Amino acid sequence: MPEKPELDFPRPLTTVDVVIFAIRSDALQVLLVQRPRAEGEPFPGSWALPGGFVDIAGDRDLEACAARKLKDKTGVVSPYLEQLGSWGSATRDPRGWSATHAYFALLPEHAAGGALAADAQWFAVEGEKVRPKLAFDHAEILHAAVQRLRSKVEYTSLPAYLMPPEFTLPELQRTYEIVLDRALEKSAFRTRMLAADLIEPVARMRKGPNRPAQLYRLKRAKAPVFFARTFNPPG
Amino acid sequence: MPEKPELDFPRPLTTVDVVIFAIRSDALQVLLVQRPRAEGEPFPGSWALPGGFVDIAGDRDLEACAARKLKDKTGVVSPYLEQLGSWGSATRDPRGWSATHAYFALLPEHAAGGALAADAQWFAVEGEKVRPKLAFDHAEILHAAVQRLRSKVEYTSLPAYLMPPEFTLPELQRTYEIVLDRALEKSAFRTRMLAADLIEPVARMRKGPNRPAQLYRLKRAKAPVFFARTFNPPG
DNA sequence: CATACTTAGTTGTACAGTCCAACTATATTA
DNA sequence: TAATATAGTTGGACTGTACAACTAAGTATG
Repeated sequence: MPEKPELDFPRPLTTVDVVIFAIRSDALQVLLVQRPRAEGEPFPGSWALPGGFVDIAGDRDLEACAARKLKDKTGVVSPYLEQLGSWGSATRDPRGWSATHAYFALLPEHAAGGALAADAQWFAVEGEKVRPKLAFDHAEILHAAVQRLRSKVEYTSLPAYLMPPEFTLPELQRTYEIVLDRALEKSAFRTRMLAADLIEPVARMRKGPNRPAQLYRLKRAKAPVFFARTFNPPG
Repeated sequence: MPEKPELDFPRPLTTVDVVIFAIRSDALQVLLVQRPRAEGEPFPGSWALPGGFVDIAGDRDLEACAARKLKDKTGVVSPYLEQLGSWGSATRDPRGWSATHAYFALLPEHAAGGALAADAQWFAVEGEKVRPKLAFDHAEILHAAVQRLRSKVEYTSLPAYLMPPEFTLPELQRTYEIVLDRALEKSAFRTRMLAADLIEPVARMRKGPNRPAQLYRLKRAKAPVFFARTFNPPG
């Protein structure tokens, strides 16, 4: 019973990892970084989630640490960032008992192409996995992140944070469909999206191979909107 | 950029805290412990969430650590236990940069009366707070736990884990109402509960000041069931 | 012992939102 | 000018909730 803590109580290694999602090339993608090959590094050369040790001198708190790591790898300053959970055990890092605080971030496509770090690269999410074998327990964390994303997409407006500043309703629906990997009903989608009061029409229209499409933008900044019902699969 | 970690990288203090809920005396209550008054202890005598340092020698992982702390304070071995999130910053603990992994647990009333630790005591949750001023940032963690509980109750079967092994539908509804702090519609509640396929009738009936009430029990072990819709407030 | 009361559980109607398919409208392309 | 593709609308079928009225059965009261 460590109810009499000492400051010398052995401390786990503490890291923060960020699962960064974006829609690129009509697919859900996640940003991975390649582990350094320096001596003493675990999983040299493996792909891993962006992250690393908490800097107790520089990081004010966990979220600031996650935002810093995100900015280091992508240049993006303030996307949607949500805490995912934490993973800690004696065995997940060969260097000893370690705990990571995992976050997940959503980037709009236009922001995802920017100032990528040299060791970073986008990978398509296939099912709930990614092609390369990931370092540490990062496959498990990614799995949880995809599940959380998919589950929240069912009843919130989260995918709106994957969109550019202005977008059409069909574009938004396509984003939902990519994340859910499932077709959605056009008119029900429209009704619910407008009822959710999250997006508002802007004056301009987008011209395409069809009639002019109304452009929308996000109304609020950060709060995902909850729907009354989940999306039921058509058919 | 701590991409070249050293094992000597300064580590935050790492703790696990557990928000333990139960329905007692027809109210939502939470278990708190009184901080020791020993020298060097922060917040001496204050009430706090049960928790403490991770024992990297004894704890296999974070959840095992949370379960251990829960058992220490309540004697209960395997109730519903879910990760809530983590809180870490330079300022939340006067001893230095610290991060806590917070869990929340649901105890059935009959288990909540058991082998309480000497320093532990139940407090009613009023609104999203508790009467005494809590140590550290535990008021914020409690707030998050109550919100998570209330929000999940809207669309899952979580409150079933606050029930004794066998219970009637009206008793289950009362538990929902206590957690939500709102009256629910009898027939809609019944329909949804039965449709959720989470509980099953047992042969026996409970006699009361009314007609015999059908007893039910949980069907599955740990998975909360999601409802298609939230409970809409009557009126 | 009869009656009133209380609560468990059912029934039926109104209503809201989704599913689905068919329809209209308009820009692009041939 | 006509065919085509996509944006967006409309209306009927269906599902599940809200709400209130109802039935049933045990308890309390005189």
